[in-house]
Amino acid sequence: MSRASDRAYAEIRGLILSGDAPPGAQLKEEQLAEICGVSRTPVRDALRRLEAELYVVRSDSKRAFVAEWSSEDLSEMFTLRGMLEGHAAARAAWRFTAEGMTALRACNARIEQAVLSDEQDIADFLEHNREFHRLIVETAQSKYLESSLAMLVEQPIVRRTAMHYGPDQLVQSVREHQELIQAFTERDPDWARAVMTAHIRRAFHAFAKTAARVGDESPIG
Amino acid sequence: MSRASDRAYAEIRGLILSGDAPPGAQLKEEQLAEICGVSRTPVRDALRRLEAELYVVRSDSKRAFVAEWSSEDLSEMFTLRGMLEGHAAARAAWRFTAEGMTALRACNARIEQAVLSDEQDIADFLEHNREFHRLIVETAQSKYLESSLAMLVEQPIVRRTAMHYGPDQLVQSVREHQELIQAFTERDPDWARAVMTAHIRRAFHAFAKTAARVGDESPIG
DNA sequence: ACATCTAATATTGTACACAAAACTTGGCGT
DNA sequence: ACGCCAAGTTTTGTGTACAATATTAGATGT
Repeated sequence: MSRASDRAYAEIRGLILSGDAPPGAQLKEEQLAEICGVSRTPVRDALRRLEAELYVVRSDSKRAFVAEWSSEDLSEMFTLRGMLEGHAAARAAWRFTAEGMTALRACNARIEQAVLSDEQDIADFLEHNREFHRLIVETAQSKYLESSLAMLVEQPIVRRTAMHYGPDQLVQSVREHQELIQAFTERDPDWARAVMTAHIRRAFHAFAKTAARVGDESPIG
Repeated sequence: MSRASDRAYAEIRGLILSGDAPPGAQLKEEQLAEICGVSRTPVRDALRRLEAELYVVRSDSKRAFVAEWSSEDLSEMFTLRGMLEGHAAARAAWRFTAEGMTALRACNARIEQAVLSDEQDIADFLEHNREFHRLIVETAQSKYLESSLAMLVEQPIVRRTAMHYGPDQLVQSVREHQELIQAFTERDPDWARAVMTAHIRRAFHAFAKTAARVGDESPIG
């Protein structure tokens, strides 16, 4: 998409992620157009993209709403992500080049740095964590996998999971990434799959626990 | 979508499935608009939908082309479908109601009828086979699963697979469906998953073999 | 008071015209 | 001859006006 459409996409996505447009809220094209400073046309494009990524759902007829998730939805989302990313890790085990491995190690080093710093730089953690997983999926070289995962990993809920991580959870993430790197080095697809699946399931339980503790965030995040 | 947008979608999809728009062909909005008898606006909507369903890919910048698949793509597509539909079957095992099971049995009876008739009614087989699988995914009650599978099962390649089926393959399909029904009746998720995964992998190998035999269809279908 | 139908309003869908960007072609210089 | 830049052409992106459809509110009858 070009400028206007991208702006609209980023803006609306921002509204959803920030909570300004809470789950269940109706998204009116005209209103969004005004907010984004563009016409309805690029807004419609943006809404379609967000719909494909499951940020937005459409009612019985064509009205757009911010998606809402039940706790079962969340559980299922993490299960699918575990399955698919596990598969990606298995495929990647035989496909990583020396350069790819170097990039992966560098990425995890950045994550470790963010985690070990006194400030616990969550934004930096998120950014490089995202890149770490992206590298693996990219190496798996499967466009279907890539498309399927795209709609699962970019959910607001995933971002908020890390927010709820305690320092120990962050450190554990780094350790699991290290084990993944080992599995890739040994070119062991089964090992890689198992570690990745466990990595994501741990993230799920960490989230489920903290969400329950926080309370009101359990149904939607 | 409303009428014009739906017409455009159906029309363009038809062009792709029929081969009138062969893999790699460029899809120009204006030209499609003329063919469909609508303006460019609904055509653009239709192209976005087809893009989400992987019928259409976009070049480095925004030009739309009919997707083409390598044999690795096909293999990977069937693997993912096996994984995801296996998961769907496992979930469905504990969720089927008596009514759902009745519908499933009726559906397979129709498939059997189509297969056993002298004419070997492929169109009827396809329609009810599709319905059979849809019933299971629906019963799995996971919108993510549903979305992910949507982009895999509606591919042209899947339709052509059945075209290449021999009579024995069709009968085998019915038998595997019957075993699935047994697994659901016993509420055995592991069994259901295994049978479904095998069912889809067999379909893959049947396709790979016939495609290789036909020859020119191997890269794309 | 309640349901139901109808008119008013709000929201989305479509067409068309123009703008921006990408691709192509032809000419120029080296 | 070859590569490169520029004008022309094609293709896609955006804005706007209008049409169609869905939702709401109000009136009317029972």
